[in-house]
Amino acid sequence: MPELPEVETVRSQLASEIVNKKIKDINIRMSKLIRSPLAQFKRVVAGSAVSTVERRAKILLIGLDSGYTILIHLKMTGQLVFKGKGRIKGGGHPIKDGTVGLPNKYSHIFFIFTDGTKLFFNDLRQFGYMRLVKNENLKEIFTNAKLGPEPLSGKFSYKQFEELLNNRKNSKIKPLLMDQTFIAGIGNIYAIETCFAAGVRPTRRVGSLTKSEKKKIYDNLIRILKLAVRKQGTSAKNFVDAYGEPGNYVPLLKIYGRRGQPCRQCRTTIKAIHLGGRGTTYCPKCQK
DNA sequence: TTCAATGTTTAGAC
DNA sequence: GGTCTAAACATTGA
Repeated sequence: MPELPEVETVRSQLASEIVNKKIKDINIRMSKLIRSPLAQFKRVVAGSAVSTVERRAKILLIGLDSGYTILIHLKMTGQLVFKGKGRIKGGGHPIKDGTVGLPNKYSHIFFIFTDGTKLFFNDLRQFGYMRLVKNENLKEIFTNAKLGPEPLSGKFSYKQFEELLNNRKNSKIKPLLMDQTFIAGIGNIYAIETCFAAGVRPTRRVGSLTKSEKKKIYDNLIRILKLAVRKQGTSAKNFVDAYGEPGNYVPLLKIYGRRGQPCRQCRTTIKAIHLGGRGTTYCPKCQK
């Protein structure tokens, strides 16, 4: 899926397009992706207007003027694509030709606004979901999810990071970075890139990290996430975003997906391992 | 052709 | 509860 920078990109693009638009109708072609009572979902959503578009972790929050919020998770392959009058905007996961001919075979749900514009929810692997929550219950939902701090909130200090690390000394650093209850929003790509930038092997136990290494992990994590947001996210493989262009962070990837290729820093062949069930690449020379 | 891979999360095992 | 595995699913590349 889109990780934090990709979801944040979708959020800001959508915010500029759909806030204050009224939803005339909603077309649900695959109801299993709606994780709320279907009748209620349709009844509340149709006729509501969008008041906010926000994000928590990798979850998009579309606030409605009816006192409800739609939670949307894109998981591995979800997309949200806005189709305005003549222009397409939005984003999410790369699907070849995903923006050609909407709705397409992956457009499982879509919203139709009163001005005739549309918002498509496409998902090749069908892992994503939408859920309708009363605003007064939102807090409880997030409390139960035990989501960690937002790394780009501005309140997430090195001191806090170090304290969190001290509670998980036995964890391997890379799977820990991806643990949403530890820090919210980091996925496979940015965890891998952060470890490389910090010069730390993904398999290192937190307890073995020096203070200098912890600081490098923190600094690079924040730096990379901010840069990726500015570049409107990463799209591996043959991604086309909703504008039909590849994600701008792709050329900046240093190690993700480069198994067997020479390290950009030292030319050593990049290794690949399985860690926590996820493909993980690292440079055996640059990362200690 | 077959197998392993893919940006995520969760339930269930120990 | 920390930590690990497998599963939800469709497609692609080796």
